[in-house]
Amino acid sequence: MGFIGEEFKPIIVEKRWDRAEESKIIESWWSEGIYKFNYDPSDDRPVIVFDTPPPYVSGPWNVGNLAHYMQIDMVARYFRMRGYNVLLPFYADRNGLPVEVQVERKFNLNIHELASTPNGRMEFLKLCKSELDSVEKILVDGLIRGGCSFEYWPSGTDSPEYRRITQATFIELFKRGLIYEDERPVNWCPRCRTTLADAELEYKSDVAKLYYIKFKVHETGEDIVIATTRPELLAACSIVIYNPFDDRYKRLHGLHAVVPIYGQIVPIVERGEAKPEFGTGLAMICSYGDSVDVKIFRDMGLEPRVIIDRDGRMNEFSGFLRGLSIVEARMRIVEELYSRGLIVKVEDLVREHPVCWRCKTPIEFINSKEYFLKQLDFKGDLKRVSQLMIFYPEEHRRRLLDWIESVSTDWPISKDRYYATEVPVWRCLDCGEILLPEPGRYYRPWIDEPPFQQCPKCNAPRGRLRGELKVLDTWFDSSISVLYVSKYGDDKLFNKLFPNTVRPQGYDIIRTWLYYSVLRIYQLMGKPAFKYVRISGMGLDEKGEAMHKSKGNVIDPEPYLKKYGVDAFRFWAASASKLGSDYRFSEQLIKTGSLFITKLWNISRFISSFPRPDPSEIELRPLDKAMLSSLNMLLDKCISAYNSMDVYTPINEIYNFTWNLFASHYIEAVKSRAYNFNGKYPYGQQKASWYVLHEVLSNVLKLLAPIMPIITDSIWRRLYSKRSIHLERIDDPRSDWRYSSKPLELLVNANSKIWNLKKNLGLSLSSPIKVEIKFSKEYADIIDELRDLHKLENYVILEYYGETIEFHY
RNA sequence: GGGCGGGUCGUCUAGCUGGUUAGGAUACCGCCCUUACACGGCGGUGGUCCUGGGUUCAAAUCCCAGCCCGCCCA
Repeated sequence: MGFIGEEFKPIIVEKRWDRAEESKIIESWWSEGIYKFNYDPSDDRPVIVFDTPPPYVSGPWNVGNLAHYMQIDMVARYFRMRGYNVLLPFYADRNGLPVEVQVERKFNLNIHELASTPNGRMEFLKLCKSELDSVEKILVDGLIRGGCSFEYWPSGTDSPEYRRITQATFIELFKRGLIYEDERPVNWCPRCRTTLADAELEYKSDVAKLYYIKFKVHETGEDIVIATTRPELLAACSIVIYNPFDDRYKRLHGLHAVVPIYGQIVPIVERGEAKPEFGTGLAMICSYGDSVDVKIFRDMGLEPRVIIDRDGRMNEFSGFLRGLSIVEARMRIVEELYSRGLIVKVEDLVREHPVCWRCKTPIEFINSKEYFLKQLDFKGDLKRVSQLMIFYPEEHRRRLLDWIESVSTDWPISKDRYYATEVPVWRCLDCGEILLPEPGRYYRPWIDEPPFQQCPKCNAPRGRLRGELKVLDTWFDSSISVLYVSKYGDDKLFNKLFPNTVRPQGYDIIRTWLYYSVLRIYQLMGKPAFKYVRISGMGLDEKGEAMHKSKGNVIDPEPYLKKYGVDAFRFWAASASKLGSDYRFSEQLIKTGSLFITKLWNISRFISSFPRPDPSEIELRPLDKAMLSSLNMLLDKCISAYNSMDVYTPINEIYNFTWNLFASHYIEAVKSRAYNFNGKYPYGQQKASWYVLHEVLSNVLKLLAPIMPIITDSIWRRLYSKRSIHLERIDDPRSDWRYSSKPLELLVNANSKIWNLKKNLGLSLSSPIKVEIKFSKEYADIIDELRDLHKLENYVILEYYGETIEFHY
């Protein structure tokens, strides 16, 4: 009876975990290299590849986006602990407009002027690059600070490695006829001087003036009145419409209208687009006032008369308005109309109009020559492959399908910007032939020598070949991120990585990043882009509002990381909401997380007093078996949730199990047996309690390690191994632990009743109970534990079964 | 105007493939330093499960209508 009366000294001495250890543990992970992906294709572990969202390099993390990357890290850590070879890269999205705007402001320069020469353009790109480099460092440091295990790739979306893949896909798709050049009305931001895809439009509501303007009917000379918010477009008016069910205007059928001021004579036609209740029911159709105009011009094959130039100014076709901005032109023409007595009345009109997502400038429709990627032909296929990917949670698949359904034009993929991947095209000035270089290199046609000796079509000399100045839409780059992370170009590795990809992202970019990725990968590979799609909600502030710099409600994570610790912050990141729903910032939950750290520490401290016995020398009591059985159920729940890339369920289950079942009931009930100071229990039963305590603790630590990697590793290395917990395996539930969990349920029930009794009798929890207590027969299994825990002095086990506990005063 | 999501104790959030005393966190009120933990333990107050119909033996859960909020799109 060697342990009777023995002093038990805990290995863990301190009452509280010292957070100073945090940074040491994080450093050890990197110095030990425990998160390295094994790129050797002969490694036979299953592979999982995360197509991590490359964040745009525009500033430090806020609590919302940091939490999202932490969640991705948690899922990746889980798969590592299940024996997967996990590729979790991190690199930055650096292409596109925002940095250009930032540099433009910072150095107060005019981009379009500066970039009009190759040298100026080069200088501008250098400024952008150094701006991006400094911010990217902050992002990378932030992830490491947050205990994340991403493998940092310094080559972002602006690297030659990435851009050559983007260009190779352009060249391939162009050759296959999926990319074409066309001049057509496009969404145009006059401020950014660039084309916008439909996905890049936002809608803003404001009050506009609705002008009622007199036109004349050419044939009869009678006055008709047309309402419009865009009088400056009169010069571009090509027809006048009314609704076919609008009896007021049937008489105008086949007649013509004379446009005031400009005098052009235009047909009056019936069109369903005309709303009888809007204005007078008559509307003028111009090239181009809005998307309805664009549609009618296209449907009727009308010749557009474009009167707004690419800077948003009126051109020579607008006559006396020439050179004015759109707003100035509107004021000027309204004056003119008034002076001629042509304005009948003016109303205020609340309407929604499209604006540029980046700078909020109202967009115009102008004719522009751009490259387009075919997408209308693929809608059916895209819907089909969208059904082949596994969505977590399932309901967000709907958003993708709805967007595919609503796509109505091909995708304009070229832009007149600079910090982006160049369109890899040269053009023969003599015969107009478009020349595509060999894929595999990164091309900058605006400065590179043409990679051709002469024009292959007309033999014009090299000097007659001109490089394209346009660049590609940044979604054209980011939509092939999955190829980049899967090592496209290295066939052996690619074939292993590409079929096992996860796309983690927020639901806000389903219509852009997810949709474009599915489109591009289908066109290139003929397959669904991903095996799994994990869609998370939006990070919101404590009031439930989106965080915006302009709103001033952006929350910096650093003060909270400092005050409560990384694991506490990650506790919030995991438990703030279930997968797919928006998650609110909550300092309260971070606090709860930090309390949980202390709780775990103290549970471990208690258990660290006892050695971990060999299973062969233990004699399990019914309560021990029930505890192991409950642990089995926890393993089962957590593993299946983690497999669905959900961290919400595991953190809640683990928290509840550890605190409210294991600590409050099991540990309390076996304390006296674990110490066994008076030798009441056989040695095998004493050891059984130690065994169960260690089994539960070690399994809980492992289950929790993906979410709270620091505290779990800290405890693990003290108690169980010199090696990091993150190199351990999370085990499947054990078939030999499928016991009845009933004794534990009875314990919880009895504890609650007896604690209540003590309270009603005014007894402290530590004082003995002299009241006679009768238990039904089930309780016989745990009666020793109950006796010790509550200091029962007078109890009886009844002969019958049932869940009875009776008190006899 | 259309689509999607949501409306559950003061606050935040589970449950919603129908049967739970509607769970948890936090806040609040009592009591307790019980040998891992007072950054703890125990007990308690607190809910028209948005409204109104319907299906059912039974609805927070399914169906219909309406109201409100959010997002996305016209």
